[in-house]
Amino acid sequence: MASLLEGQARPIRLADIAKAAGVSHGTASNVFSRPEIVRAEVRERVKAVAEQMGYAGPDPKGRLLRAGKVNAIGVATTEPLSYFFDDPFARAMMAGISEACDATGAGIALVSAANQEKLAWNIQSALVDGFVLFCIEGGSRLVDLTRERKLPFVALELGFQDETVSAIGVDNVAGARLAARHLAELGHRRFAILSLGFADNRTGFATPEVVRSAVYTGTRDRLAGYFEELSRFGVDTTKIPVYETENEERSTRAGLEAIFAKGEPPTAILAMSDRMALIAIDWLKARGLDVPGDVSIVGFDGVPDGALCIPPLTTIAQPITEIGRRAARMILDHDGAVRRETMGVELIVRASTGPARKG
Amino acid sequence: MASLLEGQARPIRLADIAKAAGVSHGTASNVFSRPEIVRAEVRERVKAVAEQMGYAGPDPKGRLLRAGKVNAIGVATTEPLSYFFDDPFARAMMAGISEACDATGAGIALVSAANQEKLAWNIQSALVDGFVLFCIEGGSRLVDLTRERKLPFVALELGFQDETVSAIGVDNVAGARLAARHLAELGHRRFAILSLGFADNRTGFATPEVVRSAVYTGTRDRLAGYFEELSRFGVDTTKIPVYETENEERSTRAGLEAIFAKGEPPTAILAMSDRMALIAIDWLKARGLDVPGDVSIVGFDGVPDGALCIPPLTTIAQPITEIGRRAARMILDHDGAVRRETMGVELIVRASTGPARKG
DNA sequence: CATTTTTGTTGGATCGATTCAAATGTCCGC
DNA sequence: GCGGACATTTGAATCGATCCAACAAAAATG
Repeated sequence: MASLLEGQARPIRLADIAKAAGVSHGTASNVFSRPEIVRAEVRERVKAVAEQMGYAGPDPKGRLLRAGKVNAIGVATTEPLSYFFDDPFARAMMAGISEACDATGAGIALVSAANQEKLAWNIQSALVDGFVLFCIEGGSRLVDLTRERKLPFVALELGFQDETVSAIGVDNVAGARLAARHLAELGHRRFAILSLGFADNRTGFATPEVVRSAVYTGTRDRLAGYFEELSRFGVDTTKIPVYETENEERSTRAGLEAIFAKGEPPTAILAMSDRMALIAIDWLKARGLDVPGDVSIVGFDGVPDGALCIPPLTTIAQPITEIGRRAARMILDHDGAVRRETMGVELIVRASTGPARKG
Repeated sequence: MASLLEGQARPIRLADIAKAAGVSHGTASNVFSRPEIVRAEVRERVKAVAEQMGYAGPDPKGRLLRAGKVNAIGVATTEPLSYFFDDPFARAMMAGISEACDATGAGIALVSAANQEKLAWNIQSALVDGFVLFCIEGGSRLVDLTRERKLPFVALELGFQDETVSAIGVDNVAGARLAARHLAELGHRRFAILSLGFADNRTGFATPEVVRSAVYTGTRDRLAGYFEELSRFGVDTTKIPVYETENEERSTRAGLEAIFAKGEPPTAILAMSDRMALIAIDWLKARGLDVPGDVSIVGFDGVPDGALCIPPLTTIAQPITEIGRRAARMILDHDGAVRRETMGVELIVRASTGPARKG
């Protein structure tokens, strides 16, 4: 019965309480937001009325409009929402973002720009003070979309030359060189590269033209780093197969098939992400190849899972969590300036790499 | 120069556009929200003016107040925000929630009630249409806090007798019996139980009084299930050590120390969560005990990680992702009714359990 | 007792949009 | 030339709060 009535009634507003308690709405507001400036007697009376009428407290919707600040940051990607909980890289990043938000009491809103439909709670309608953008793929679209909102935002992975957008990323060239040198010094001379995309939705072997016209400079830089370093060891980089994948299972496996179908199989694989590297280890083991006995492999990213697989993955570690922390802080302490930060990377040698087999 | 001016100027409102374009705000609003009812010529003019003035489009803050619906659900816990990305149980749950939200285009707002401070973007101020509550610990506080908001919410784990709150959980008694029977049938007769808390912030051996006055009925039900089933096999359940932990590393290890410090060590451990079970496996291995040779162990939850550890964990699996999916849908399709759903559980036998050693 | 200070309360303005009943205009047929 | 049907546009009301200048009453001061 009560529930039936409740269902019908429209929610109680602060103004209703004020009227019922015989005070102005100004005073009623103060009772909730600055109780100390209201006379105790009045305060208690208003509170009592509110309690009795079942008032839920000032509605954040109204408060928001006045205050202007949501006190939450949006984290956006072009992937489905589950990406944030599945992908180890995303998770490490989110750990850093969470930490910064916890510290300041800010909330986190997860936004997926995967769904193009009208109804979607997407970048245009998210109630946030700013965005952290996961620019793994389709990064430019994400940036363009976000720019429209005219809110502060920071791109993760500085995959754009565009110096007008704030970004945090790593030194991709240096990281790639580290990986390449490590393998070269172990004596490897026959390589294959599992590459991230150079532009939207491409997979397959990358020709020099594709590389030259790369949209994603992060990918281009890593490739450049690999090639530069290998050249110094006298490797003919034009002979190295570079297979572009979508950083997931299917296309990575297809890439491995293609690479090992060619004449001379590589003794070392450079993977541009740990995810691909882990898939590769799996694929190689299933094929009866020993890692690192037959094939050595170096990943890129330094996700926690890399330490747990068998064999543990040698990789180029980014300070993922620290990047997340900084990105969040950039939004939370936003001062209007454009900031571009480049973080260092580190070679972590584990057991997925070993000396090249003689002969 | 331009940026200096821009910095000073307050953001452009729809009303500014309307004035500049020489139309009413009503029409200006329609240009953005229902463009088809505006004459093409006017529409284009207004759009042009908006573009030229650098209007970011209708501000969601204003729109929200009018519309009433945020189109986002809040997911709350008493843990820090990083819990959502670290904990395997939470992640599996979030996968289901994500899926339901993706399907309807709703957003997800992560809310932590860990921080008691005023400034926190917490349950009281979250801009959401409803809440999904992770009632792992301190569940009652979370429910009480949320009730105040007078928004729809659903509790995960039906750890309350309170029939007035919507909840989704599993049949804890049945699950616990399954676990106990499995071990008993393998011939085990000496048990120890790693228990979740019976009330806030307790750890240590649980006395019958503690159990009797349990606040968390989920824990109580699991224990009841273990005891019921073991009694049927003639085990004296009063002799079984029940150690209460906080479902994390430190207290779980302390529990194991305490259990194995006692006279006769158990040959089988019943853990009320996979997390504890995994920690236990680790602890046992480090102590030189073989799992399942020396000690068998059954977990509870069925988190994905359980399949990957060594040895793979025998456990009582909940349909975690499905629970998440349903919980989210309960909020998204909320109709005012209170719903309480009990999902089935399943015994998954892997390699962490084996026959009891003779003698 | 008059004057200043302190303390508490008031009510209008504001935040930025959407909605809808009413007004306006246009076109058509008779 | 008039009435009706239809397409557009208008502008006031509304959503639910906070802020602040002005005011009133009580307390402190000379």
